[in-house]
Amino acid sequence: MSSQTDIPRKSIYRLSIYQRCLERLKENGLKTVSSNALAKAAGVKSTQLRKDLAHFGQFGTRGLGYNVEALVEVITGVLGTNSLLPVILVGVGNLGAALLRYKGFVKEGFEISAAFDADPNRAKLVKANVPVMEVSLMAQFVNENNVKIAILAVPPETAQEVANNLVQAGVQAFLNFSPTVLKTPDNVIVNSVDLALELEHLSYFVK
Amino acid sequence: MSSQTDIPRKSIYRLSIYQRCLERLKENGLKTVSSNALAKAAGVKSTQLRKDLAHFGQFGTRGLGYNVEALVEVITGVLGTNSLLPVILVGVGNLGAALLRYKGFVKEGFEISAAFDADPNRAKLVKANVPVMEVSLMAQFVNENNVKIAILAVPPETAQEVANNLVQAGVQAFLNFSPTVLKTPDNVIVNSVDLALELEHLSYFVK
DNA sequence: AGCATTCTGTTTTTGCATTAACGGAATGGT
DNA sequence: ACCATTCCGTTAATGCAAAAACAGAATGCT
Repeated sequence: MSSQTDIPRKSIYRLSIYQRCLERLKENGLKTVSSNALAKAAGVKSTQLRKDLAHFGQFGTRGLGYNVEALVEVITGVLGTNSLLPVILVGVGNLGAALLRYKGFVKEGFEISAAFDADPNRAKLVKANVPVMEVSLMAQFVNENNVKIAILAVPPETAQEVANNLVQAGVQAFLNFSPTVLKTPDNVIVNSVDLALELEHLSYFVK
Repeated sequence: MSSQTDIPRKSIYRLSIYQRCLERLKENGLKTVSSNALAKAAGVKSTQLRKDLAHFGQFGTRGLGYNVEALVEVITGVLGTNSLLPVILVGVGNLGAALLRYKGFVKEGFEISAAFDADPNRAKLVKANVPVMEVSLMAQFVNENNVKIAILAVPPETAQEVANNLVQAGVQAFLNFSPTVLKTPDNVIVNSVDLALELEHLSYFVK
């Protein structure tokens, strides 16, 4: 019955992409869009788009297409009121510091509510409009602010340990930039982005 | 016949992960490793690991496992001499600038040989041990240095145009950080990393 | 030497996501 | 009013990756 678990993770993923495309269409004044056109913009086949949406109900009208604004709201509803969720960042090295300043998060409705680092000096060094605290204060902050999502940008050696602490404190989802395979309980979701790996991957395909 | 194209892209992906794990085992002085142990470290099933390797030959000895050092060399060979390939970065905004300074690339044997930005002022502003040039010089640089891989960190509005120019100049692979769906010829490979999307994706799963 | 154990490489099976095919609903033109 | 066209939602078929099952090779122990 469309429980959170029996919908393919990839479909959820594409939902975000569709939303992006819809926002852009909306800016351009489009009122309706066909599955074909939207799919093309999102880089997928139209059948896949329709199937993805079918998991949640039926929103289009045959012969016409989808109402752009209505579909945006549907998808927003499905993905959740993400902009209200507090997110923390752990590890303010050169990558972490960059993520703190990254405008892309804010643009998509996210905001990092606090950052942590093991090195107290670094905490002071980084100038950002977000409090950067010592890592020992992390668990308490997670508890008090009901933080469920954490961005991990710590060195690989300490990543697992930090993750363990966060899980224990109540974090349920990670965006992990540390080049490590995180071991977490099944109810915790990990999304890993390994920059060097992505680059290495490419080199196989160039001739 | 193990042509470059008929091996699953995901297998190639995992190869890089295996390599990481092997390097770590090597540092710890391990000489041999079983498919079970290595798979566990990489976060996959042992059958999958063996199947991945099977695409390229047979490297283990039954009853014993794999020779760590030998397997590292095999994988390095398969993935190619990536460290020698020149990589450029286009777009030196706050994310691009961070990638320029990111130690993780160097650590894995990559080195960005040049960076480009449309804004000449920004080119001067960023201090890095890499030349930051005006974007008009890009095509020539790509040609002269036989650049095949480009990291894209430009605003989404200009991403497609920049990509087109790069493809025409001879780039065959992209690591794309712009939140856009890039349209490229089939022989060009695109690896997209959409940071905001990854974060948004997580919010669906937290309750 | 023989047997049990470990562990790889391959085959077979399973499961799932993508693609294709189809039927029906809405629209617009004649 | 009818027909052709557009286009959604669903069901059926395809394709492929992951998992399981199995057979054979190497090792170590008794």
